[in-house]
Amino acid sequence: MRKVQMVTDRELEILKILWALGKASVREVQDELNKLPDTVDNPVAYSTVQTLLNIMEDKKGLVRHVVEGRTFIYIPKKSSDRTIRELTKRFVDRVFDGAIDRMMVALLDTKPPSAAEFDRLRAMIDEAQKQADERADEPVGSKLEVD
Amino acid sequence: MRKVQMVTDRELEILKILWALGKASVREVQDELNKLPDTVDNPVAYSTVQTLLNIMEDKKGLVRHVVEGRTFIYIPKKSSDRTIRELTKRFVDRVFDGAIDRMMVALLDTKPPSAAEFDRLRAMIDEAQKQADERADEPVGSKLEVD
DNA sequence: TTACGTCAACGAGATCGTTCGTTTTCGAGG
DNA sequence: CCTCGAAAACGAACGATCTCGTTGACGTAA
Repeated sequence: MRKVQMVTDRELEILKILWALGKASVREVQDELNKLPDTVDNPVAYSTVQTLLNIMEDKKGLVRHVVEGRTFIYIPKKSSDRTIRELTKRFVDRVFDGAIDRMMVALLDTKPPSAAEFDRLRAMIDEAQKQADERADEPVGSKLEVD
Repeated sequence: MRKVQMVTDRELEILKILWALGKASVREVQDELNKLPDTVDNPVAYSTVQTLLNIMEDKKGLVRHVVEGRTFIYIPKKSSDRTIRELTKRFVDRVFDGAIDRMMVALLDTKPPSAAEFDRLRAMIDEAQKQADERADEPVGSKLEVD
């Protein structure tokens, strides 16, 4: 069987809306979707959104729903951070065979940052390293379980 | 009509082989493909590779072919660097709405780098900035064509 | 009670990605 | 010339993605 995409393009758009709103009905998702620049000329039908949300719930477990009155309210099951981290990992594996540094190079190549952005980048790296160090310090007696 | 993927998963695998070999026949691509860890249990048929290469040439312009004797030799039309840069841009746009710094954060989150890797990262950034500066210095009379 | 509007439920179709089997072509060796 | 083997050409299938139209249920207002 073919490889099933964890999150497809349309599904990601819907997830972004759910992350922004916290939760939403089919109608609300449809409205938000049709505000997007790509869809203003090409509105998406109600039943389309409905079908997508069904699939995202039943087949992929990306969302769940609660019933509120007579309408379904959909809620994302995974956080934006976690989902995006997983998507990023898949991409790095697929394109760069997991080599994060090569991905960095491509990223810096994509749009050369300004001087200020370079500084912010360095700050980000310092911060990431500081956190990595903290994580590496404490485990004196808890080193037994390595995840 | 549905959005057509610039480079699909299988096509990317094939492109990687062509980049590594420079050029290759259908048979060679098939052989290399079936050496991959994911395909050893699941070999790909000759005609499958043939169809893919056809599409990659006719519909997508990713490769071209020359005839050598009676066999087609396929050659990638775009460099690995350029293609990967385009793929990366698409991904950043799709997932991060173009925000490269957020992509960086996700990347650093994906697999916390070691101290040595942090250093290499900083060196990379320095290098990228130096090149950016050089590009910004010289353009006294050559600023007319920006490509 | 009847009509109306909204919602979930179905069924279905178009295109794409991926996969092959089969047929045709064609050059080399007997 | 005939056969054999390898390569290209062709047609076809299946699941996945994305898209709707239609139908039936249900609550509300007239």
